[in-house]
Amino acid sequence: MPYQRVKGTRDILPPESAQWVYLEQFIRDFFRRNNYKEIRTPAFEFTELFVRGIGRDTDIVSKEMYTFLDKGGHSLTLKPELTAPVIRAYLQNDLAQQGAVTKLYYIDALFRQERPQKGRLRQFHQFGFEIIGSPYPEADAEVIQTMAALYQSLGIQKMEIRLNSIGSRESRANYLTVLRTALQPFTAEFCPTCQERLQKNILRLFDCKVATCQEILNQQAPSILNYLSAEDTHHFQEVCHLLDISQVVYTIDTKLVRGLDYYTRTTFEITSTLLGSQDAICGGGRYDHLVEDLGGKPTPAVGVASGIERLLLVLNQQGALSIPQPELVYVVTLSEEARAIGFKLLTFLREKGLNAEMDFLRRSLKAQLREADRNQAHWVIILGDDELQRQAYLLKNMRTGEQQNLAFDTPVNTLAEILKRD
RNA sequence: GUGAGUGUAGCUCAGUUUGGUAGAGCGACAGGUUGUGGCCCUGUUGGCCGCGGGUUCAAGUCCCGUCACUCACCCCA
Repeated sequence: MPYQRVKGTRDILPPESAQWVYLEQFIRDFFRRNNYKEIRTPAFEFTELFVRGIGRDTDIVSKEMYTFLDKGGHSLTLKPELTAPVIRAYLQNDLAQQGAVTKLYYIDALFRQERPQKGRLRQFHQFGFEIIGSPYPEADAEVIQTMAALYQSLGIQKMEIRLNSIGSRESRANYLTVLRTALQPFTAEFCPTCQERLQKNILRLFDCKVATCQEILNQQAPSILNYLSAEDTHHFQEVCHLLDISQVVYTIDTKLVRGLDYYTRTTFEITSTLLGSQDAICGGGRYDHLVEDLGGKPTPAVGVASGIERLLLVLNQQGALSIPQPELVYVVTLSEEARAIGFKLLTFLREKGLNAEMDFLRRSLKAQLREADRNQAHWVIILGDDELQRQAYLLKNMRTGEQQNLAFDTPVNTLAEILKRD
């Protein structure tokens, strides 16, 4: 094997590639109907954008980025996340001028140097969308409701929406102090990783899967919802209310804390039991300071990103992806003269919008019919010596086995009509 | 970065315990039918047994190393 794929990358081959095309088209149609516009940003950005945007101490920035120096000595990074580049583009192109609220969606490839596992790759793909400019709960609720609606219309069956508020930066700082104090006495009882998290990033404790750690948290950790400011609480209640009246089913999970520094107030994710250990198909939330952190005017925003590989895993688990193929007409030719006539016929049929194919290996009739069958051809047009004699195509319906003759001088329109009938 | 599991035909996998001529199913190709697909029957094709070293008369099998893949941890979509 002379060359191999880089670890954590994948070739997307037929027939799987058809699923990708289907899903991408589905997403674009969906957003067109929901008045979001597509944005495409470059594959790489200046490293500093991610350091500022995502946070120096996050795992993404501290150990997962593909960073390199270009020939000018600039540090560049393959994008590991899409919100920061979108906000960069929003600021650089002054999209705020075009309206009070900006609604954008994207479908893109991302890169993170992690150990691959089920539902996690080094090059992976997300689609997502952002509402930039609104501080109000309607925006939060729309993001959640819209993503849920998209999944639903895609046919995702079992999903769980988990919702939380991590408050404003002030509320959160306050809560962290309380949390640290509350858990201090139990330091020794936590698992080794949690003891580390206790020091470095105490919110991450909530992610721990060890039963004893969860036990302590359940009994000792105060809920963040009790430490939100009045405004935070009101905002969260409004979001919940809007979801309730639009009949979006969710559960409040006070342990849901997201890993990127920029989140404020609303955080949520949607999980599926059909995935492995990495069970989130999307995650998002509000980020009211990112725009100003990246040098813009204070601008509230909220958004979400969904993993395309994970979505496809779920859809395939459900067996929900049946992608209709256009009917195929297979032209069988059995001599040099027939091949020329058949080739010309192909181009006519294609001009009439038919999916037409012929054999390029000059094989036997039997082999060509087998190939037509493998391709699930509806019709076969046979062109051999007999047909040249008679000056007529032999049309065979592969579903019924019925055959009929059709004179060469039959108008192509008439021929196309017959082939388009069931 | 850590741990566990797995690498044998295009694909799915036996064979490894106890060293002795590399197998099956599916697929592909062909014949049965000199112009008729699918079903059936027959045949053919197809392997540096991941790679390197060691032990041995002899290694797919035992030992050491290495690489890759998978799942999990960390964290995230």
